[in-house]
Amino acid sequence: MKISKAADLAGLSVKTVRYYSDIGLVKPSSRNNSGYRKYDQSKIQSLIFVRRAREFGFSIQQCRDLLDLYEDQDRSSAAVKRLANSRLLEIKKKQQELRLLHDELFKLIKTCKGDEHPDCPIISNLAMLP
Amino acid sequence: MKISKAADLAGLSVKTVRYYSDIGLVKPSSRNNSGYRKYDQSKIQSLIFVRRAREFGFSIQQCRDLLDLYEDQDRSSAAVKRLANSRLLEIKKKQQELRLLHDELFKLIKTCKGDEHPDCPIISNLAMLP
DNA sequence: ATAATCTTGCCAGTAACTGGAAGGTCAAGG
DNA sequence: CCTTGACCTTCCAGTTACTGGCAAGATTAT
Repeated sequence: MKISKAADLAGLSVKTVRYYSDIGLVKPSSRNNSGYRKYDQSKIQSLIFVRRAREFGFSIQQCRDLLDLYEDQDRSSAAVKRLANSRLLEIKKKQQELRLLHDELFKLIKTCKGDEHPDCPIISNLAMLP
Repeated sequence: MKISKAADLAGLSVKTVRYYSDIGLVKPSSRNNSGYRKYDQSKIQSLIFVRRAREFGFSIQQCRDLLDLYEDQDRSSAAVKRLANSRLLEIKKKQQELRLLHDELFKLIKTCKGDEHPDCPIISNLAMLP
């Protein structure tokens, strides 16, 4: 299967699949005589796996680690769970940050009249004026 | 005031202040004979303003727009509020994404035994197996 | 005078792609 | 048989907002 079919089936762009090939994340199963990348069913599966992991926000490196576990029939589910938990922690941390940002910004916006006058608590706050 | 003092007062790194100078976000008020950047009090204020805006997650372009309003004595608070609201929307959108990710990942993790066996609902889900 | 500390500009690297250019390959139609 | 168009290849550049490193020049301290 050539790259565009593989990309289609995996739900990725050709560019992305080629990129994954370049960085050695998911290499094509072979190349034909003229250098075209060929993907077999198992490589399509790997591409799908990576796409899903990326959708969960796993970094490329984390995807590498997950992929290793995916391909390792002797993995322990504990190892997978560890990775997933560390991603969950990242998410929670980001959520906490966003909560703080949201609340502070929301408060500021509430107190801003939003009219034609220049006085603006948002500006004052950003400028750290009294 | 030279760059390292300015950076200190603004709570930024020298590198960052120089970067802001390079991209024309906050230019030094002048240069001395040997080309050293000089920052006066109002430029320090601008740097602080940008730092705060960045802490709120405003992009550099948004900081540019905010800075324009900050420096415009004839601004309308409505214009500021518009920018702040668009940032608030971005935050909310991100929060929504993270909520979905969190919940889905959390569910997966809960169902994973996390033992020495290879069977793992996390892997199965990522691979989109039945 | 000299050593230590600044400062300058410039180039490269980060993450994870995306876009584009220049050129090779292949199936279908005239 | 040849050409057209769709596909494929590699390579380079750009994205965001910095950060690190280098060599050379300026300033400050001893």
